[in-house]
Amino acid sequence: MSTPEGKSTRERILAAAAEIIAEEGMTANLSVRAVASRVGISTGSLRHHFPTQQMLRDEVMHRVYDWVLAGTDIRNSAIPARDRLVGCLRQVLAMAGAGAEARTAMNTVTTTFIAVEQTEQVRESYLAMQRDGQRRVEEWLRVLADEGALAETSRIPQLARFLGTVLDGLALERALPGEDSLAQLETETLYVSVDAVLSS
Amino acid sequence: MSTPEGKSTRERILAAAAEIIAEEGMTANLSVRAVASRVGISTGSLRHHFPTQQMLRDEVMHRVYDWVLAGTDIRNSAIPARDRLVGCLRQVLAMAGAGAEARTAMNTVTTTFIAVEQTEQVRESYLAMQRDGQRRVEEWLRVLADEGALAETSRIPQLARFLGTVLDGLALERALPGEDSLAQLETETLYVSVDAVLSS
DNA sequence: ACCTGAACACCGTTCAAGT
DNA sequence: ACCTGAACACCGTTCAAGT
Repeated sequence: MSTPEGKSTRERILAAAAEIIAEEGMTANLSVRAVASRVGISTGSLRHHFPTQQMLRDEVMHRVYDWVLAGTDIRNSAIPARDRLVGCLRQVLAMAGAGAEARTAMNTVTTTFIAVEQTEQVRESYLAMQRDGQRRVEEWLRVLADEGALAETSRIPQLARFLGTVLDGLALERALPGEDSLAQLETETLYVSVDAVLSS
Repeated sequence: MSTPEGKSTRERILAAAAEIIAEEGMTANLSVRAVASRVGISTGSLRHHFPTQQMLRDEVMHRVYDWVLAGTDIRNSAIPARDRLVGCLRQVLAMAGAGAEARTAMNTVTTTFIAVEQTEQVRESYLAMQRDGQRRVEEWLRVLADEGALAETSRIPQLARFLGTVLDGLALERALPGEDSLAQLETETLYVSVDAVLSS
């Protein structure tokens, strides 16, 4: 894949896309021509490495998530399935921060995706992130399904979405003024959610 | 606004957009040319009534939500308990608005409670709202418990909080850029949540 | 005020042609 | 296999011109 001189074209494309995001923010315009011209290749060449623009955006967002999210131990069978899943969800939630940090994070979300003109590129950059998060939760559920801890594999997409919504709600509540025992209430809600998924 | 012969052009545009959605589903195209040609007007005329395509889409979605939403009574035993609870939760969710309205609402929440100094007064005024919502959900659960649709009455506070978190998540997701089939995904998540509560 | 339709500046994708 | 660049079929928006 890689040439002696350096990165493969594929990697240079991803690097250029990451550059654009770094410069213009998460809502950056990752159009074929913008990325291709930055790499110094043609649109056709970009299409050769990423058959659709969606595939490029998804791959970029996947790496951003990988970079932010540390490895989660969903496969550690020494721990009960429900505790493992709660632990993984908690790691996602950790990105929301706590206290003032949580408020800053939610403010960023608002100013980036909500309090702006809802252009196609704002929408697409958010959806790429959203899909990546969804896919990650789905992977966790599939691991647990393989173990037999989760029966209805056909409902995995819906269940993952449900868990994603719970995480969105908890992240918002971390930013809002809260009761003092927030951590405990969070834990209870996470277990109610996870039990709902595992017993479905 | 309306001509003697029938609907105003503005209404005919909205009707045409609704027609396209009815035919092609929530993922319908709703492009300027698609809507304009169905109405039988020019793109310029459409632009005159809806300065941006976003404004058209927001208005269409607002009407779709209004149409989907119906009043539900928690004590109406003609309807299954789970459907009644979902209906009530949906009414709460209706306050979050849809489209641009949902974004404005979430923006207000952010500027009022998150992006401000966390004084005792800010905290108290939010918690008053929060407790009110929580109490309302708890009352619904108590009604269902009296019917025998919910067994563990001692967990009602936790379960109500869980449902509140789901609603917070759904409200946030309404403000964030969303998939086209948001209404359906919302319904699925609400039923997963309600079933988790009623079978606990 | 309401409407027309051409024009503009984008977009993603396809494809014959090169190396 | 990798790359080029023109071409195609879209998109939303603007605007001089009509009624």
